[in-house]
Amino acid sequence: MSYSGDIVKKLAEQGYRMTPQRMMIASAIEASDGHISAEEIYAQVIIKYPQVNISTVYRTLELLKQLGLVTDTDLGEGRVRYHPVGKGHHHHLVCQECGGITDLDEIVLSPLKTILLRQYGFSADLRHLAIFGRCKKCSQ
Amino acid sequence: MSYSGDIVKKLAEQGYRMTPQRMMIASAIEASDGHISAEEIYAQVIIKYPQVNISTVYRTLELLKQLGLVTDTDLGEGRVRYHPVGKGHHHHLVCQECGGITDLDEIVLSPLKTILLRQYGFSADLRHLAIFGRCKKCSQ
DNA sequence: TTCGTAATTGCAAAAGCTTGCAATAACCCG
DNA sequence: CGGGTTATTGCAAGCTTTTGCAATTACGAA
Repeated sequence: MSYSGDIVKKLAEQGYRMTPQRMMIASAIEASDGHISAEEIYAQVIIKYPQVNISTVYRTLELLKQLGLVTDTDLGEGRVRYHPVGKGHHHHLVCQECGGITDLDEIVLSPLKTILLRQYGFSADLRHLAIFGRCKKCSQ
Repeated sequence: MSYSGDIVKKLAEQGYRMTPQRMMIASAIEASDGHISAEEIYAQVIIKYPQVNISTVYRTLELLKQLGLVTDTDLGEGRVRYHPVGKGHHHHLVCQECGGITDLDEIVLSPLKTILLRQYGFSADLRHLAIFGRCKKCSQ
């Protein structure tokens, strides 16, 4: 995987300080399946670096989000999940009846993105959306 | 406004018990400008009914949401805002740079709704969305 | 290598929201 | 109108996330 280490590299490029906490948080995100929670990152980092604090995890995630290196999505579980941008974009259809999640290709939302840009001059961040509703099975 | 009292009426129709708490919470929502937070509802109700509890407010909002009587939207303020469905649907473009909010007509999202239904059989709840991004002014 | 500055962290408290459980009260029935 | 059933509420604790502040530490300059 060529994206591994990308987050650390880009942080350094932008002049941010490379602390062990940041490096371990970044690699936890990059090593994940792409939908990792703050608590899961924390649990993983604390094994090798016990003095890390959960608020550092949240602050690092906020930073990475603002730099466009990760996206965050609330899938309705009561906690937010994070995804490294380097692993590609997609969306989720979340069924409020059965809780089932269907993945959705990025393409489906590009017409909307275009309309918002043309009609409102608004550059929408549509990189990792959760759309709630009712799935096929539960609609019957 | 003919919608006033609609929430209470529909709750009664569906066989839910009409407690003073529910009635006051419902009328606070209906009397609002359409974007009221749980804490604001609570503050309003407690004036006339001091023994009400904030968790009752949240539970009532959850109920109204499930019955399709209110929609909830996270405008990125760190708290959720509620909107009575009877007051009409719309969406919001939220600028992450300046915090500015532009309203968006419901129509703009109906092509997406149609595609999701046709292509995935997914009945999306697109009644009160917040779309984040960068507004015209902040994009320059 | 040492030092100074400013970014970053840890800690503790707080904000927003949810939940289990026992007490309360709305509503149906006689 | 009175009584029983069960939905609803209040309370307190807990979960996720944010924030202020003082202590720490990364990094450039000397």
